Amino acid sequence: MHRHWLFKTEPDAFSWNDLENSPKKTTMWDGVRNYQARNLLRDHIRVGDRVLFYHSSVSPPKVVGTARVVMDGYPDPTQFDPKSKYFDPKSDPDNPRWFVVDIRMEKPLKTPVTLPELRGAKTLTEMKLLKKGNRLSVLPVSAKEWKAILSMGGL
DNA sequence: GCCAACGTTGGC
DNA sequence: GCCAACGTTGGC
Repeated sequence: MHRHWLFKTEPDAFSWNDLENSPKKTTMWDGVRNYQARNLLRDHIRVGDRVLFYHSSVSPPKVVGTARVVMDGYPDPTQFDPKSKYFDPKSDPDNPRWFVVDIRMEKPLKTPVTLPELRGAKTLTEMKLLKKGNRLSVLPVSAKEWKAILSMGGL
């Protein structure tokens, strides 16, 4: 039984179009530096799980497509790279602090689903993304929410 | 650009 | 272990 997640990204940093242009339309989801999100990447997100790709910090924020997890969690190499903006000198290679998964583009929504639309959907009132104060960049999505959002997006 | 709502750090 | 100060996220 595969599960569902939502990954946020600022399109200025990495967009749906960037994913499309990546080799094999696949990318390493690097740079997550939050422990709750790390725990999900390391311990809970598995190959075959499905991902809603969400553009944040744009107007309006929106879900633009779906992706598939194609590699289980493994240590984020950028934490050990002094030239990377994600370098973490306190991370021990024998006990890495930060993890990534790989995702591959699946399908764009026929029409992106905006944050106001999500807020307006009666079936989505419990969605974690919509909870006040939520700042996680990796969030669980229920099967019901997944279906509803794809339907709103014309899939 | 503002600022609420976080999460993290470090002194004690 | 507490919590003030600070930094970040992300909607608006």
